[in-house]
Amino acid sequence: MPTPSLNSPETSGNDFWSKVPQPTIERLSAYLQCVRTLREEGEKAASSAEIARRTGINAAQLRKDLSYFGEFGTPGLGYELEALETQLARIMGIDQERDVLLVGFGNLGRALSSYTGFGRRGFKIVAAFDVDPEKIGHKTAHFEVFDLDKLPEINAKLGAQVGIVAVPAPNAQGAIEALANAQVRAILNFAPVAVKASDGIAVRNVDLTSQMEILSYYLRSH
Amino acid sequence: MPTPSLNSPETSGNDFWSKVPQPTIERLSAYLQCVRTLREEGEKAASSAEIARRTGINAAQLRKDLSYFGEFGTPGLGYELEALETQLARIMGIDQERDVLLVGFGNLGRALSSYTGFGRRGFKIVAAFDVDPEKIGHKTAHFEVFDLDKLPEINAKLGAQVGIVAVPAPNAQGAIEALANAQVRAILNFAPVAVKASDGIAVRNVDLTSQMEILSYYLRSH
DNA sequence: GTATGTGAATTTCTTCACAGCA
DNA sequence: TGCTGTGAAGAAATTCACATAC
Repeated sequence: MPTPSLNSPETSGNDFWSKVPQPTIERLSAYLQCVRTLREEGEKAASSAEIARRTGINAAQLRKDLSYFGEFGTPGLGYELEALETQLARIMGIDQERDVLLVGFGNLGRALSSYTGFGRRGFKIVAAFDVDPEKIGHKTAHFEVFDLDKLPEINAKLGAQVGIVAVPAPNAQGAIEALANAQVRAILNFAPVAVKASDGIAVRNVDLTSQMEILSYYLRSH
Repeated sequence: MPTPSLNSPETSGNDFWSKVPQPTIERLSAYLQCVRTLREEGEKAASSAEIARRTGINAAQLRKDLSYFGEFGTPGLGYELEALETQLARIMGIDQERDVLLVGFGNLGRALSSYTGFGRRGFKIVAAFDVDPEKIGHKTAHFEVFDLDKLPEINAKLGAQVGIVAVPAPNAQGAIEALANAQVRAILNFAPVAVKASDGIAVRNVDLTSQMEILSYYLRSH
């Protein structure tokens, strides 16, 4: 029985990494961010307590999270930040550039494509796809908008492994399947629907409306 | 000791709702989405098994989640969808319109302001704020962009309780504090930093880069 | 003295399994 | 019969607390 939790990509198969709790993985990114900030402030090292204070995550939790991947600290001293950043980047797999396909070039798609944060972290949109003839053929500084039908053909050359889905809800399942067929293995889905992806494809849902609804719950509940 | 988890707003105080697990709240929104879709397809009722199948969430989980709030089903029949939708909307507090303040009118802020999904769910952006004189004074169909300094003054009239932060990372903490001082009690933060908010203010972080990094982890790990 | 890494204890969340109702 | 609602069991994640290392 599948039953993936809301944002838990099915990492099918039992590999070395599969002992790592899902929440740990989501926190690693927060640690990395914190370490980068500390380094920008000129710090050379920090204790788990310091990182804990800054991220709002328990210090023991941080140490345990890191312990799934190795021993990166020095007792009595803490963590050497440059080394820790390198290790975290390696663990997260962001020690390399990743090409990204964008499906959907409406408001949200365009906004995402001009969002500089992705590029700064090594995620580069190399092609966009849409079904609207008005949009097809449009060129930005870094990529062109193609007909969605051309996706498999074009990615056969590009070989991108990451996709972003920014299409209306009814088209999302189709977009996911198109990406899956084109060998994309990780997808960030902005469409507000539950989508099904075959095993071995990681999908993360970023449903902005849902986030608002969750906030709304907290407004109501106290 | 505070230690809020990554996206767990501190609902300070012990109230009736505080027995509800955090993950339950995040799933309610998914159920609601599913129920809406089923109704659009003309269904009148559905079993927990059917909703489970569609959302990818375990059926027992769904029943238990709902049970925190009451008994909404009929043994032998399932859930009457219209009633369930009403109840879920009430539970989530989206049975009313919510005014929203947008802080940051750069690329992301503009994209969010033209995102129709919020409006469709009853979240209405009523004012935007920025520090850039180029942007201040700009008017859209539904709101105007004001100087960030004017936020408290303007919200004294508007009385919005929800805010969206779409500013660069270094400005995020300031934006959160400005909102908090203006009586905003729930904030959706898009800036990629750990921000601190006082007790009683719910903050949800939507860090797009972090989402990509998490996907990247899955690419690497199998 | 200080701070890590980790087994054990605890807490939280999920799933099972079934009594009870339509 | 079919499906809900829920106590109890089980699994997972978090936190404690301390032996160990610098």
